Amino acid sequence: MSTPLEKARKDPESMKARILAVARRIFGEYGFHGTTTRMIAQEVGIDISTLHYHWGGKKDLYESVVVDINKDLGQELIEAEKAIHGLPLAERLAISIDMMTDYLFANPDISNMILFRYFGKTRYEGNLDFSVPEFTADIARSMGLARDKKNAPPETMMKVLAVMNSIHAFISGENFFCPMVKVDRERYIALVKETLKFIHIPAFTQNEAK
Amino acid sequence: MSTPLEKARKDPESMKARILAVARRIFGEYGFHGTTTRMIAQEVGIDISTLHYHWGGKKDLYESVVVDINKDLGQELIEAEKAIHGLPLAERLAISIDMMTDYLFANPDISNMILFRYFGKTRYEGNLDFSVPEFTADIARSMGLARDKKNAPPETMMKVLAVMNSIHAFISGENFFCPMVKVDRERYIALVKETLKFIHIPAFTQNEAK
DNA sequence: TTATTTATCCATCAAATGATTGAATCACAG
DNA sequence: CTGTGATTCAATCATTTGATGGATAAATAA
Repeated sequence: MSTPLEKARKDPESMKARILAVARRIFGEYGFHGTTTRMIAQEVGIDISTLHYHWGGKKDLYESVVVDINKDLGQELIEAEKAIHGLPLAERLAISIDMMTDYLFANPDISNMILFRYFGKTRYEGNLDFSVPEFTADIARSMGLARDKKNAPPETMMKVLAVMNSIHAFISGENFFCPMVKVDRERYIALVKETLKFIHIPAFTQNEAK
Repeated sequence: MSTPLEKARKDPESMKARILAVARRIFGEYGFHGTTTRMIAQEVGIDISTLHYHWGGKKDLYESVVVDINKDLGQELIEAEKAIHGLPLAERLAISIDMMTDYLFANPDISNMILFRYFGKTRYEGNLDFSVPEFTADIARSMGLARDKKNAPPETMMKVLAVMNSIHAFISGENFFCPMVKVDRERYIALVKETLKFIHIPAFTQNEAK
């Protein structure tokens, strides 16, 4: 038994997968209400009825995108956790920031979609959600800020959120910030990493010293 | 000569002003495409044609909201600058964070609208913009990070952006983060201030020491 | 009062948009 | 080849949504 989403993830050439990939990008750029099924279909190069044939309705497609992104992000967080295992906090932070920044710049849909969910409301009765709370607790534990994922105090959760948010903001805001600071994309990415480390590492390491 | 917006700002009881206030909130919550003129009209308790009578079209109203918010935010930044004038950097940061957090929690439309503009695209050819670049350069100078507003290097701009973004994110994400960390609104606001200071003050003060 | 401007609402339009139907096409097992 | 199911598309529908016109009422001027 495999859901439509699982099929699409296995065969990236399939029509299902092509639609899903475009939907991720467009939903991320324009949000749920700013995206029309026609925009997605046109980008894929198919008729809207074909889109409906594969994914049902707009909401179904949107929810599949959410699940898809949850899986990708969860997997990348596991990768990051492996890479930093056993290292001191400052290095854990630096490596995590580098990894997550590179990954999210390569997959900006993820940051886009998550920020839309944080900050905007949708006009339909959807109860599907991103796994951000679980991820956040996981990161807190992985960073050594909480004993276990059940037990992260609000202060710790907030600190982790601050780090994650600042990454997403720079990724998703590239189109706005890049011309604003007058640098090209490559330089911007380097600046993001540099700035994130400048901001976050002192906070956590200074407190560790105490 | 006074524009419709100026009239509305002078008399908050006027129909123009009531519509504008509701539009700020709803555009901030649902974004441009997620908001319908009917939603706004219904919230105000009037017919859509009355809304069009006062503000023209949806885009006109939206752009008036942007200008309105720019004015409010610009004025508050001037207030903040007065309050921190002459103090050492750590205090300037702490006071600014407290002031801006209180102000934006009282006016979440501002953070909402700005974040929508950062992270999302709109499907219409609008060239109106928020004054974020100017504000950012102003803050850089006011914080003593740049000699003058013309001369803020990219690194400095990025740092200021990081601070502003983290404030907006916690304001605008209240509905998401508050239940996530399982605290009530009052405690959440306190946590936001605490977290922002924890994150940002060490970064800037440590570097100052060098 | 009367006339004129301002403001509001009801009814309606035209375009956009999510969705469906049914015919045509394709893939491929038998 | 033939038939069967899967896939795609053109045409169309129903609803939503931005917008307008005209009637009505309220405020204001004369």
